[in-house]
Amino acid sequence: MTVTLADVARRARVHPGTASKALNPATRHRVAPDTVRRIVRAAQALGYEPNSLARGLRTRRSRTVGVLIPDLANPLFPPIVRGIEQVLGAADHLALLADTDNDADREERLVAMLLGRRSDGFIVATARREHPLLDRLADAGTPLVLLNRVSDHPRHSSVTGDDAEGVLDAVRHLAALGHRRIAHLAGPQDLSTGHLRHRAFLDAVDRLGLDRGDCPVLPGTTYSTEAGRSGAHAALSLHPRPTAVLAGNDLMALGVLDALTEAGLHCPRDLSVIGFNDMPMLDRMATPLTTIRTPQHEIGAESARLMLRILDGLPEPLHIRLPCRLIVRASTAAVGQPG
Amino acid sequence: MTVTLADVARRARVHPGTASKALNPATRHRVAPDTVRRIVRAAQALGYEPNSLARGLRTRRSRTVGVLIPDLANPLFPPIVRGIEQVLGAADHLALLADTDNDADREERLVAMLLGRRSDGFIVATARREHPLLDRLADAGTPLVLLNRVSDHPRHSSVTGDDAEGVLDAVRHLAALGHRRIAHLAGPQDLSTGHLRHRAFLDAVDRLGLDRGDCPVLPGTTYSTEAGRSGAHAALSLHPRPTAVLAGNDLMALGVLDALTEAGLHCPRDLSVIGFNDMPMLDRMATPLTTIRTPQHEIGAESARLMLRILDGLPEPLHIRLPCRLIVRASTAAVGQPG
DNA sequence: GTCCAGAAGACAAACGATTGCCGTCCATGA
DNA sequence: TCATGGACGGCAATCGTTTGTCTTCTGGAC
Repeated sequence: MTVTLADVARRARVHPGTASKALNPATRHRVAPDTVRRIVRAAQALGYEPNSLARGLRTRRSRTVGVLIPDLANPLFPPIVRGIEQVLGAADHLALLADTDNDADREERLVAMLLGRRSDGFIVATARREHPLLDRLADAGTPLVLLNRVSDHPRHSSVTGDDAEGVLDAVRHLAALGHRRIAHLAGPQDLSTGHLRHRAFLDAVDRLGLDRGDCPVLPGTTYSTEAGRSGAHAALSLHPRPTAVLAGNDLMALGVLDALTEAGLHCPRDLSVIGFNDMPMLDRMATPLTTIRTPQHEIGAESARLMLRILDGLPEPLHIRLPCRLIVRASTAAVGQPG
Repeated sequence: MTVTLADVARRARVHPGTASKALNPATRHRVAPDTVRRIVRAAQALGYEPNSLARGLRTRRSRTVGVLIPDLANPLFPPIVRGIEQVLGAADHLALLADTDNDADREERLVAMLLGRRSDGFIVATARREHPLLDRLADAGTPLVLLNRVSDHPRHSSVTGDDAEGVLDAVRHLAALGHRRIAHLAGPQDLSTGHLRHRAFLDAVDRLGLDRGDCPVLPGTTYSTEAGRSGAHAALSLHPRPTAVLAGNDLMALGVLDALTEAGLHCPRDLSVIGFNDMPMLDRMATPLTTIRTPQHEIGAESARLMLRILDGLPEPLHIRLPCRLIVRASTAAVGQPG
């Protein structure tokens, strides 16, 4: 039914080993040009497609990269995944997507599964700051690229946005609008982004000459609208009440907007809100959200490029940081002014 | 480095073949219970994980299903993909995602790649009504499940929403609001959904006693906001102007809203708009969209279940249709009334 | 005591590619 | 004329499983 290398070899009247060499650009020079032509023609005529299972078994390379993401339904990830797939695909590699659903057990099982399938490496968007599984993988010599996250141990390569720069831009924007009481609804502190943005926020407050006492940080436990909503309720009951909120990410910012509606308040009149990531469709929301745009597609693409280079033996670790940009929309306004 | 079946066998003092039989529930009965225990313990102690490349090579089954989607960044698909992954994962299968980007050449290449990786079957969300590639796959005996689409040749199994029912509900809703001049911005007619919803629209017009002459159908070439926008401009220049539009899908409906804004008109005051699919975040839009909800997660899950059954030898083809539901939001209102 | 059935496990042949090694042949130079 | 060397392509081992067949051994029936 399916055509194998032996079929091609038979048709071209050569030994299968020779056919293999002729079809592989790296070894092609070992075969006479005429013979190569004959073999290539035979392969085309038969519609030969190499069996990657057999190939992978022999070469111990599957040309396959596992991609661990916490939740594909989070609009942040599709553009990233597309970036990964494009780069990987161009290099004739395949991305194996694994949605961990933010569940460590599920992640364990998926990784075992992907390892069984002999993935060459992993691009990991689920990294926590401490992450035993990743350490084990790294110990076993599995190539790893952290995406959007960095590890507390700099041994793992990573590709991220320049969160600190983004946060500084955002706080500067708010300060320029006259805001002095700015709250930060921090993301989970066991994630590097949550931690980093938190620190960057404090840093920005200092650098811009704001008063830390006026700029409270409210910790959230997840990157979700729900966490944003409850965090916002907490922020709204503070005295004095903040006039602006920097959310840990866009979903949390959307939750803040929900909380405002519930409290009968208005954004940006009563509270300016800034998100993080600029996930798709944000510009079409009831209140188009001001946010810090991270180059999602590019982060994905760059992480795939890095993975390919690592698979080719590039010395590690490498840390790539891509610039962010503040996108101003309708959810921020000058203090005390109608939006 | 990696532990193989031979390692396990050595530790348990049996032949590798015996170890294989003991580890496989289906052949376990050929090995004495004590020996099984010994082998299982050895496998656990060593952390044995079977090499699926070798296994697949031998068994000609990769426990892997290719999933062809047109565009992962379209918010419609992530929930579907999650549904697929969940069901497949529970059966210890893996989904290989391939984003065709609506490009037939790219699709060809990806399918060749997936076939090379010996995918056991394909779940296809990119099907056009005429689709030579699919016919070729089917001819070659590759298990196929069409998702969200049906083929004009009923030979291919499929899982879809009950579009006709949804369209009827939508038109009935508009008619109940007093609309008599309802336009349909049809999706691409070479896609079954576009075709089917178009026919269902005409059907609904007839059944609800509306006048076909008052209910024009404007064809769109793609399922995009851009197509919706230009289609809406065309609709708005009609005399008499329609009071309601049923869009081919949600993205087109969003395009209609854009066109309204551009024309200085208001939804729903000047035009009621209905989408299709209820993709995520629609409820948070500037104008929360009335739409027909298709059970996306369930469609994905069901297509995966169907695929697994087909791989187990279920006779084909089977066509599964899942119910839709109209979700009324703020983009529809009674004729001539403010929203 | 002999025979036989059946259980248990060993054995080996695949699956389809890759790759280092080896033989053959021809051309070249001395 | 003969030795040398390079080009070409055949050969066979190998990757890690699975699985049909074969051998061995045990116990029970006669």
